[in-house]
Amino acid sequence: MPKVGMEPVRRKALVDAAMRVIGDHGSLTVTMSEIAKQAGVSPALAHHYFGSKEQLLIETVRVHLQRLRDSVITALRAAKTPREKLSAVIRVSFQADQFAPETIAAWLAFYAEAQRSEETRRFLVIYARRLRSNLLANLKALCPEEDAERIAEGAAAMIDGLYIRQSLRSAPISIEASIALTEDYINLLLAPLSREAAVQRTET
Amino acid sequence: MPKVGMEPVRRKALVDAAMRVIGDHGSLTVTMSEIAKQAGVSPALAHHYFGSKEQLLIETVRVHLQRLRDSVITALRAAKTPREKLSAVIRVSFQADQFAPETIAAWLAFYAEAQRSEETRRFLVIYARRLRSNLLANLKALCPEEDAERIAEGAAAMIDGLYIRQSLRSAPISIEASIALTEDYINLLLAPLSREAAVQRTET
DNA sequence: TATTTTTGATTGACTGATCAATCAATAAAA
DNA sequence: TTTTATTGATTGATCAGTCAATCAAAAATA
Repeated sequence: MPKVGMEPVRRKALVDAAMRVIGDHGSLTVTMSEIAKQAGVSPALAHHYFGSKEQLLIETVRVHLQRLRDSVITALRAAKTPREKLSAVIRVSFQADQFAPETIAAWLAFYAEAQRSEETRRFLVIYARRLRSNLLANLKALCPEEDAERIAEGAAAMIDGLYIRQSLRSAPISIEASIALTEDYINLLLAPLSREAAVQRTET
Repeated sequence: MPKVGMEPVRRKALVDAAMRVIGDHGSLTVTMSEIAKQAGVSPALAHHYFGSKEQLLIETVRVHLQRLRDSVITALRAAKTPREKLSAVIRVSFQADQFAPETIAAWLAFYAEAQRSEETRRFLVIYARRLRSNLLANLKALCPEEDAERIAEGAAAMIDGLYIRQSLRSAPISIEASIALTEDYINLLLAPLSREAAVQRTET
């Protein structure tokens, strides 16, 4: 049924199919055939639009990272205060769709791929920086910059760690518990620093 | 040079070679040829001793997890108090050899593999449980059990998270900084819960 | 001790399967 | 007619896994 303007439709279908197949399979060692089948087209068409398997996979990372970014932006807009914005960033990280086993499996596979593909690595580095900087920007409004950096580093690590540990599916932690742990961390580290009481502390 | 008793020698050489090749390659999509070459034997011999590539990889995970376990046990023995034991567990997690880029890349690859191989997953689950329980046992001596569980969960996540983030090699964190972040986390959560911890609040 | 037999170690050459990538051909819009 | 979408068939490369053959040490035997 060749109709003009199929390209964007097919590209999206293939990228979505790739994510699903990778998530199910839990690995990037998926075939173009599987992806194409899942997208309801022939393997040859996948090559036609993406040129190579690698390009399709890179595009898949790119698109999904972009979507995650959009979620964060939306959530940040809805939050008013810096403290609310911090919570928003955390909440999005543990969003139901992000926390689904197949999604986690897929991201894990991409992390592994990043060791080999410079382009995949670049995208993931951007994600890691963004997470850290979203936390940092709002923490800076609540405590001295020096402390903000430490806390952002720790919180980002905790978020990624909870995520990774989830991938093993042993003693899975609920979304709420994951959010609570991260919030607790920030609250406790912030508590002694946020007040003006800290202000009178000059550098040691 | 056929001499009797080569089997254990070859097995060890192949397992070590596998870890090295996987670490360099940053992925489990390595060939038996590469591994065998690295070990200085023919691919056929690798098959002779391990039966299949999958078995060799599983054995590789097992052996390296065992080594990590031995390090932890040794470190725990050397530590006296529960608080010292906590520090020991953290220290071993970030040991230089564990924190080397190739080692991290290899573990990441195994995590991804665990999504597909039930046996690999089992080993990693054991590791995750052990980390958590080593932390938990010693935390229990320092605070109420309920809190101990929360803190153990958070600390384990932070350790794994720092580890994973290291794999992207963007803004790498030093071993000392990683240890400090984790120690800080535990100290701060412990502070309001234990008299002893409050006493030994010495540094920031 | 000298000779033969057995056994473990090792490999080169091969096979079968899998898969990414290509391409020529077809069908339907424009 | 030209362009775009689409596929079946095919190719070439890569690899895991197999196997029969070799070689040398060890054990058994004379």
